[in-house]
Amino acid sequence: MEKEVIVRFAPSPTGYLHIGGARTAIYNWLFAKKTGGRLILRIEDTDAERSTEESIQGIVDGLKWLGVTWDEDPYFQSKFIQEHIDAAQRLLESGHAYKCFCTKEELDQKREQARKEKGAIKYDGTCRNLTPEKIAVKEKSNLPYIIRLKVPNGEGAVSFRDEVYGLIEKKYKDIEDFVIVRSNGQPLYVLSNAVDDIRDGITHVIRGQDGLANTPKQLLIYNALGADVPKFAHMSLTLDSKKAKISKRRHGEIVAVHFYRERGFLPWAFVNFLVLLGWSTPESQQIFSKEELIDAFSLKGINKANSVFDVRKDDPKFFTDPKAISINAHYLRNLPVEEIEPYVKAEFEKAGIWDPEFEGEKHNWFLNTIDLIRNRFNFTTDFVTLGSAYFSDDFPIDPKALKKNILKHEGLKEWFPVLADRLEALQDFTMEETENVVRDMADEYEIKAGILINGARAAVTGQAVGPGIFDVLLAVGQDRVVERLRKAVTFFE
RNA sequence: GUCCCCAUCGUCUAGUCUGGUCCAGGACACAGGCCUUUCACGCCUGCGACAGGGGUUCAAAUCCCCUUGGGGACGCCA
Repeated sequence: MEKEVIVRFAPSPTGYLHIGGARTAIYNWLFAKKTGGRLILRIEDTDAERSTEESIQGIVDGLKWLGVTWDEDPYFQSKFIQEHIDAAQRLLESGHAYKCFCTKEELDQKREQARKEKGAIKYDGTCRNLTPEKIAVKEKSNLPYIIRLKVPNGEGAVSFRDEVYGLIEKKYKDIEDFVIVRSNGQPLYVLSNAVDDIRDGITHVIRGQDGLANTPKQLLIYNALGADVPKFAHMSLTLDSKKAKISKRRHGEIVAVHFYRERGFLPWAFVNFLVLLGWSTPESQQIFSKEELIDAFSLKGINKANSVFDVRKDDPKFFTDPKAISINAHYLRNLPVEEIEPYVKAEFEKAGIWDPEFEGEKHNWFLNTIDLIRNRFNFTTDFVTLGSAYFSDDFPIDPKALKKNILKHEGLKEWFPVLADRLEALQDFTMEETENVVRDMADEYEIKAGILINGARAAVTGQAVGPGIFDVLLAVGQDRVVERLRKAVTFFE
């Protein structure tokens, strides 16, 4: 029987969840779902200096919002430090590692030297060759030391078959005796991470390609510890439009998951967008339901080349990657209304214009209205900005609409009240009846129906664009329409 | 500087392993058109790429080599 798949997402809590991390989490999650395996969330918080509680919460919130679920309570790497230290001790005893008494200053100097001479930057092995006597002397005088892994000498190489990149080979001579324990006794990431993966029984390490260079070192640790090695799948990185790796420091919130949440993205739409950044199916399918995506997912579909997150700073039309917006718009417009309702509600609550009747008495009307106006929207936030006139009497009038559809036609000063009277007089406020009123009036006054229609749209919704006017009138309702038309003459004052 | 990785439309990509069906397909963006009371949606059309050079082969986006370009790693960070 095949071993159960166990994967992990192991972020270091030094900031918010950004799209690179989210993408890694999503691929791991998808792989776990696809294989019926488990996903572990492991917070790598051993850098006490930079790890914060706030950041942990931010990452958890971000993952939850995206819908990425994990299978056990989050693990905290800091709880297992003793295990890492013990592992280092074993490595020391088995001769796979050694104490190095070189000081930081000496090492910095050697590194600088190597850089100057344009040679390889690599530890020279000074302490590897210390005689037992010399070691004893140094130990006796309580000199601080770090622990380095002893990389095999000779012509060999570490090699492994990456699930994405294929055969990767690194010669021993190109790997330095890397540090696994600091002089203060604390283990380093390269060790902790491997020890944790061994303990947690991780079967597949799915991580960014920036971890590729670490893999041979970790393989050496696995071997020295006598552990089975997991499979590795390195994912291509996400770069910015200048082809630099995206990072919190350089890009700010445009790469933060929470930013997209605040800007009115539907979580699944964002997942759909992110998953397409560096992964595809043979058919190049673009839109996936959750079930479809899990079904279609495969490590083989991960692209080897890095991809560009196409944010164009200062683009007046797109505040982020146009494709992300288009996918979001697609979901916003095509999902069953009931599915977007909760997100719309959240926006209303945030804006302080939520009315409990929207899910009581007015529920049907509420859903129909969302359905009516969403076709022109890209974000859930649009419902409270562009769509406020449908749900509240306090709505702004777009200056362009005012100018083009109202003020341009002096006659409306006279026509609006007439139209208001006639609409008010209607027994049946229906599409048919309202249309008759408008068209008859246009004939009577010998004006184009469009003038009345576009003027009414601007007066009733504050906007120059929107659904067909008779739908709008019905959605807004007879009383409000009449009131707004009458009030519109004040625009001419 | 050393090592590792990568290279198809502006962007995301299919096709590369298993050469011919590819004068390279899809999506987004862009341009034009249809529809129309507005704006969208939708539909149609267009623009647009195999980084360059050598091989191998009857045949190369696909295989090999070189060049160029890009990315990543080289911490007592994770």
